[in-house]
Amino acid sequence: MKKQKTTIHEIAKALNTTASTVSRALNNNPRISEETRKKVFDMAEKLGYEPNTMAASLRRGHSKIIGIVVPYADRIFFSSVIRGIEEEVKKSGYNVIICQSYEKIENEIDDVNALMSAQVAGIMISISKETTRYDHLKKVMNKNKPLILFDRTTEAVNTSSVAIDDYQGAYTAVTHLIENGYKKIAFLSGNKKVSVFRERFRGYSAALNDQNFPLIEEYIIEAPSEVEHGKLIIEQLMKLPNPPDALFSSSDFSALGVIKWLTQNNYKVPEDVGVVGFGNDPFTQYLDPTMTSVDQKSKEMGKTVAQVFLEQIEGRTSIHRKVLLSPQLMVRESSFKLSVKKMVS
Amino acid sequence: MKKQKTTIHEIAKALNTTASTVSRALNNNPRISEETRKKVFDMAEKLGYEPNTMAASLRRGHSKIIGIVVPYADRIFFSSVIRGIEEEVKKSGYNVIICQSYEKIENEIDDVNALMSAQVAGIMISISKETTRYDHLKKVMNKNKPLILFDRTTEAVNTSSVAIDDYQGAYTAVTHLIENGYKKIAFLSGNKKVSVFRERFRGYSAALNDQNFPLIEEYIIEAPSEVEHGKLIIEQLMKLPNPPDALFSSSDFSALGVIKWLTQNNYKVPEDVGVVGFGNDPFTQYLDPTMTSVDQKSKEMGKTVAQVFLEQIEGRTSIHRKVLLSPQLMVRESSFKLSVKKMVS
DNA sequence: GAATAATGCGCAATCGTTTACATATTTTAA
DNA sequence: TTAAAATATGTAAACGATTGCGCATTATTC
Repeated sequence: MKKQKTTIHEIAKALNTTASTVSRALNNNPRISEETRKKVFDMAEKLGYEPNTMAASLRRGHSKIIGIVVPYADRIFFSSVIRGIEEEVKKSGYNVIICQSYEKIENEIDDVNALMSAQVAGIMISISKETTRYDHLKKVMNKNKPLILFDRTTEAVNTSSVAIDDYQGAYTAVTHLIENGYKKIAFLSGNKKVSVFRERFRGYSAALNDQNFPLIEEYIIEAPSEVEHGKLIIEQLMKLPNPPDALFSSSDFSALGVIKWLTQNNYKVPEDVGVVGFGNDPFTQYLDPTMTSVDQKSKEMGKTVAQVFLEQIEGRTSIHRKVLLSPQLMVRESSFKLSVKKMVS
Repeated sequence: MKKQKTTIHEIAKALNTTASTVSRALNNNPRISEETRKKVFDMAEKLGYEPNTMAASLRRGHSKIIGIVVPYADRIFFSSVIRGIEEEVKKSGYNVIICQSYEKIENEIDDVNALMSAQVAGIMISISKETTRYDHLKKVMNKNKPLILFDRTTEAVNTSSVAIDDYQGAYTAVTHLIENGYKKIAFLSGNKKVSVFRERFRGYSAALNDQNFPLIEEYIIEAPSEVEHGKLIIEQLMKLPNPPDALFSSSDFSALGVIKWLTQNNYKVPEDVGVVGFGNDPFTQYLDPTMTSVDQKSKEMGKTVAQVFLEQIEGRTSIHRKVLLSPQLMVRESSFKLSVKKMVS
């Protein structure tokens, strides 16, 4: 069992030719005869040759590795996007390297720098909540590497992006509530510094407006996307002199808190209060009542991000694309005021 | 705005010295004077120098990138382990590249090869269900790269591994059911070709045995870890002349199916049938009743995998470690026969 | 004050590929 | 038949860092 790693030079020597020929043969360069190509492949096989992609990348100036930066890799939405990306780019021989910003801009900057140092072919990023400076992203573009923003995008840097139409998602959700007979719809928003939450708020407002419903100040609350906060908020809302009869949350987790609090306090969901979440986290379909939620098309988003990247890198085009995916309202039990009581799931 | 990328040579030229000095200064080599070091750093900063880690890696023979192979990156358990790994190795300047096998051995082999070609510093893998040949893994070891198996391990390749004590997890779960007064405990197993499921079965058997409970053949069923299969299985079990009064599932998803079917068919959980799952998926705590489940310590596992790797790579030791983490039974409502009815979550 | 050690830095080879350019051979065209 | 074109391969210089070795210069020791 040899420890000696075999390079194209060994192959060349064994075949009494040169490294350049071997390299060309291996890369299916048309200027190599079918005969030598075969010989090279056979010998490579025989010697257990394994290419050193780093050497190749160094020479070429770019690797076949893509950098992905997300706030947290274990959040189902992000891990699902990552899966989508990996699945798609793998077909073209790319690998993905994952970095987590933990919602901190310093980490994000470090990550981007590390990725650039690693000579990645491009970077796909969902920016942190803290990100308000963009030099690190602009630097990527200045080096002519594809930079693709997804989900958490920004107008501050002029590049390709893929996101769902958060506005439309919210609009549809709220309209759905109205169509189901709810009249007083509260809105639980995430941090409005983040683009997606701003958009969801716009959608909420527009839907109410289009149906001639008033926008009630007290019904609009901003809070972290967590179960506990959902509970606190709904408690607060139900104490109002004129409490809402439905709530649209821009997060599944706070919506879950809302439902929990309501059922624990003898309100019926969806009869007394209708609830719609956002994210379509898997748990929504396991609840009782099952929760209506806006699906974010995470895997499709990953796939699209990958495609935009490939288009850019292979077509060597520098036109930027702004893709907006259509979210899908997953209607379940929590929003059926007029419900034909619980169909079997 | 220069397009020209700056290398250590430019820095050297600007400082009227050589690349070797710059390199050493940048790497904090002790044989460089404090004075030059400072000058180099300043100039590097001024010229906007960014190291090319690939060139360094090529020269050194290994990169600061770690390869991770998992069946699916968007399964909460795996994404959580990945997060743990990334979080830990980042401190030592490593990055992680993620590959998915989709439970196919061909993909796994391709992934491992790609990672080796990319000159990763080591590989961490949770093998696919199909994996019964191990040449690709042995090759990694033959090249003296750290190979660490996690969760889905195998005895067939002699290397470090990190897993939870599935045996103990199951043992604890079943004992817990017995202590809570359940007498007839069924077991829903995942694919027994996979090591973790075999271990969980061993734990189940041992617990019964130690409490002098008989092992009833009909109570032991193997099925895919999916909600639907849980439903099918429990239906089948409850039709038995002597149906079980509790079920321990080696998967949260099938356990969920079990609970769903039971409540839909007017059985009470936990009064009529107690249920314990495995995995402690986040959804378990959102259910009604909340589900008792064995926590797999995913993030801790990631952290440990990372530590074993670092120890191996930095200590340059080749002694292998087999770490078994202790799982933790998360006791919730679904297993309290004698339940002090539903405490507030 | 001579011998030895420590310090600071330069030279040049090297990691394993790719690729512009040159060369040799064969094919095609006129 | 011969110049031009096409094909197949070789030569050697990159890519951007690291590092063993060697040579000054300065510091230490006795």
